[in-house]
Amino acid sequence: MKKMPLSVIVTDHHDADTMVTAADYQLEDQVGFIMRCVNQRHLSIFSRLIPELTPTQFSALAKLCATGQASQNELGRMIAIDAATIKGVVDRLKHRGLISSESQPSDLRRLILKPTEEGRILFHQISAAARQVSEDTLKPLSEKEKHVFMNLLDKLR
Amino acid sequence: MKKMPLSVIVTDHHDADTMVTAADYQLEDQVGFIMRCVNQRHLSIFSRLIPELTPTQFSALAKLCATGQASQNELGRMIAIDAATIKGVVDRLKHRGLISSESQPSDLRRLILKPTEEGRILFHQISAAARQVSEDTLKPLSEKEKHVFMNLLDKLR
DNA sequence: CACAAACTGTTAGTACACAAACTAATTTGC
DNA sequence: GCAAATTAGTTTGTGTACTAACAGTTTGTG
Repeated sequence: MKKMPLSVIVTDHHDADTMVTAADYQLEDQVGFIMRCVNQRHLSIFSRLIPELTPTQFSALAKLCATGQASQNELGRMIAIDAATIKGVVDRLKHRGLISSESQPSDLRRLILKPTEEGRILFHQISAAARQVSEDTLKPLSEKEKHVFMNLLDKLR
Repeated sequence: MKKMPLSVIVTDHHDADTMVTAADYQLEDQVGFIMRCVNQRHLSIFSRLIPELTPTQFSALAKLCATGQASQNELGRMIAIDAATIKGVVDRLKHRGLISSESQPSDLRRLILKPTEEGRILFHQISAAARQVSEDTLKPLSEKEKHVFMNLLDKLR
């Protein structure tokens, strides 16, 4: 496995000194790839501790419980979810009776969303587990490392 | 907005000293939420610099170029992609003529995948841009911070 | 050797996630 | 005052991503 990969034959770099072949591209060292793996682990922790909702559904419900109400697109904007995507999320939460929607008389385009009593109760039952999800995800790090990591991660937002 | 949220009325914690209400749950401080946002930014950078392929497709092609060949499930395992998911990815790459597949006579269950010449050429054309994607994603960090971040991120895998 | 266990690939079902195109309602700019 | 631009929500299409269930193939063990 140490020999030059076949792929080198089709490289278009001809200056031997500056030549960079695809062999130098190590997939498992790339941010995007590792982030995908870390996210996989996070999702697995989430669904184990909170089987009732997906992370996206929980985000929507949590934000709606925090703000009291919001229009559909507004909610999507607050939790960084596309207008086309938030529709499905809202539909599923509505279908399960966790949120309600009614059109706003002063602006007929808008759907005002509110958590139902059932939605608020579920959110409160789950919120402790949600904190645990974050804690478990960061478990491999020391307290100091967690702080550093969250700080750097936030800069990449 | 400073008053106690309505949601407090349904909390099930009764000890005032240790009482933790849902108000303490700040969605935007959670690892999972920030990671989703960082990933959004990363995907946007990726699709701008590499419109030809999705990150997943590129991962598959890159790994196949690096190893020369692999069975379908094997490839999925190498890049942390589910057997059900890798099928679609492989189908799309095959449909575009970037990889080929043939069944392995010694084990009729297996499909041996190989990059086509076209696939190898595309990978080489793209690999520089792929390095740039990682660089751009980490741009908000200093060289030292990048190193620290990648190190911590790797621990969370 | 027989047969259970394990593995490979496939399918169906659910749920994001985003682009693009569209309708309807509202706001703006002249 | 009214056309143009903007906004809210919807629909369609593509592409992950995972679970569960399934059929064929291979293998390990009794």
